[in-house]
Amino acid sequence: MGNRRLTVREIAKIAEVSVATVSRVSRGTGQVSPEMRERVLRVIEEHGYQPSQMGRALAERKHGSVAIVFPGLSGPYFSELIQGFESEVVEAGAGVHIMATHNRATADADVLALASRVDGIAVHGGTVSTETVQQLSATVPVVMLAGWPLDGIPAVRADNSAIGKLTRHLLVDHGYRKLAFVGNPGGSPDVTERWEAFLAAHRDARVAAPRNPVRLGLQQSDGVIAAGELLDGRSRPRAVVCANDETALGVLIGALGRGLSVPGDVAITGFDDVPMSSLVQPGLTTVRQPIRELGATTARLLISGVGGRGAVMDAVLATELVLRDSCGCVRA
Amino acid sequence: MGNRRLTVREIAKIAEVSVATVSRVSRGTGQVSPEMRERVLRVIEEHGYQPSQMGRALAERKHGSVAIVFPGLSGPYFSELIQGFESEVVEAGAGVHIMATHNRATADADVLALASRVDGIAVHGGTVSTETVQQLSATVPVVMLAGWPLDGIPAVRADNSAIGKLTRHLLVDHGYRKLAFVGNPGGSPDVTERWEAFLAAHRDARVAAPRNPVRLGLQQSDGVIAAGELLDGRSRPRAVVCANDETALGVLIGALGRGLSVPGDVAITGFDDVPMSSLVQPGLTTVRQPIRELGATTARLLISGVGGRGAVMDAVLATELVLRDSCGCVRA
DNA sequence: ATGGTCCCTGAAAACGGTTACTGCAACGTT
DNA sequence: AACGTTGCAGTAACCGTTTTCAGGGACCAT
Repeated sequence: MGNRRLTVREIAKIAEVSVATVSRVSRGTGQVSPEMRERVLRVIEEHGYQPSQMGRALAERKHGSVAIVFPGLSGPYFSELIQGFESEVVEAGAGVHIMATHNRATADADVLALASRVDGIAVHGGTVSTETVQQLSATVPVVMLAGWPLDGIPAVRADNSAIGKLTRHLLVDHGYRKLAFVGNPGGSPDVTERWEAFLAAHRDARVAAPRNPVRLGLQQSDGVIAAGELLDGRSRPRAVVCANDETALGVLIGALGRGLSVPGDVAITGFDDVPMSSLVQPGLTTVRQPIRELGATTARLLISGVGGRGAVMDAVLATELVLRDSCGCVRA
Repeated sequence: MGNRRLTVREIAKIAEVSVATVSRVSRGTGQVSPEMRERVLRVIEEHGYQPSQMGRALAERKHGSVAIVFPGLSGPYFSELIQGFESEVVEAGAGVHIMATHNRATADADVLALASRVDGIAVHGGTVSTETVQQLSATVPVVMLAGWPLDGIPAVRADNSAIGKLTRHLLVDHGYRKLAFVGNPGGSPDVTERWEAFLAAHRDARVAAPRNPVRLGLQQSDGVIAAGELLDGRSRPRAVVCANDETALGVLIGALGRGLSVPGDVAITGFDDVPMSSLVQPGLTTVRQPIRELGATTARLLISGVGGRGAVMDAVLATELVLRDSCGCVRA
């Protein structure tokens, strides 16, 4: 394993041609006579020659790969997002770099260092500071994924306002009065917007909104914790609006585990419409966002080159309210 | 955005030193006098200079990143696996390339092409053909992840034999006679070994095993389909052994949705012990494998260099039987 | 003073590709 | 027959680093 790979010059020597010809044949550019092409192709085939990406990168002054930065791989949302991104990038013949920031102290520095490895970086909202993103974009094209566009930095995101429609549905159509919100608005742009849409819907319906959200993360386990905080006391909310499906499913498990009826005792809603949401009993009312498309669109933007004249600077993808049983609606 | 980055030579010119000195300072090697170091450091700081990875890669003859190849990002297993891999690689200061093969026709060729981009590749079992892996290892270090070691190619995997213990538990301790197996043994080495351990346990207990497994994929939706195939007919099995937790959870949902009692009417078991398995009602009996560790171990092997004298050639990680309610055991 | 170490620094040669430029046939035109 | 095209192949420069090697001071011991 790990035999030294042959170089253009060696292939050229073997085929008794110049390196220029080998290069032309291997990348299919320029004029090469049929017999030359044939000869070189045979040698390439025979020795399994593949041009080294590092030499090529240097000559072409591009790495041939792009990166995606996200908080961590927990749950179906990020899986789907990255799938969408990855597929699109591989399709375009480029490489995919990933980096999860978790809550590493060195996250910002690590992301900055990434800039010297790739041709473009997609940064998921809520992973690194705005200053870092600005700094980053000084050396490499950047796209904000599920975040707000910045000066010269385009964004790809979903329309979070649908959670306003959802809240309105709970308040007006179902007549619920006491709602709770699970999610940390400071954690990411998405959650900020969802919390604000939740508040706005309360104002529109002239119903008092909760003073504070239940500030927790976006994982299922956070939902289970939220259930503990919300459902045990006497002042249980009539409906729990969760920032995403994962937490909603956690709350659902917590509610059912306490012997509560959903939606009879408490209604629960989510955001994303992950596969599990249509499988659980009762089906989860949620907002569908095109997660895969978010990733794919981001990839396309990054690859086609950011910031050209007339380039997309803010792609807001449509979302859709999905009514199932958990809000109190009965399926047809 | 995208300002041209400065090169060593430019930095050298500005700081009025040679490129060699800049390089020595920026990477902290060799002897440099304090005042020189100070001067260069200031210029580097001032202009935000970062050595280009492509120049560096060429000079050092290593890309500084490794890749992981897997079928797709569906479900918690792959998320966890990749997290483990990614964390370890980033820790070591290298970059992480990913590639999902899905069932692309070009998968083998794509993986082969990866070899010119990275210093090492972890290939998940069941993604590309053995010949491709062999070919790959001729040019770049390879580690099989959740697969069998090949000549000169080390493997990192979990001990699948625990599913034999599990099967024995169902046959002997619970006395179930009619078992079914959900999973496609041809799909991946892991499933092959689990099916074989399942069969071996039947032989040991002198109980007739099912002739065929229910050949389906490893996603939750496959479990839901399996439930349809297994639970509707008259000859319903007493217990369903699934190749992983995802499908087990799908079967569980299908069973509960049909009004069947689990484990009363049908027992269900999985493999992996994903977080969800301890949250569902009833809790899922399964085999715990250290998924994150698998990824991390693979990364370490890849980074420390494959195939040196005395290097690990086959790391089999321990697994553990986790008895919960879904097999018929009552929790203490 | 002389020679020998030690430190530092810089010039230049890699590393593996791509490509602008040059040169040379062969061919067609007047 | 002289000349301009055209098509194809090769030479060499370049991409941005790292690193070997050599040279030049400063210092010390004789």
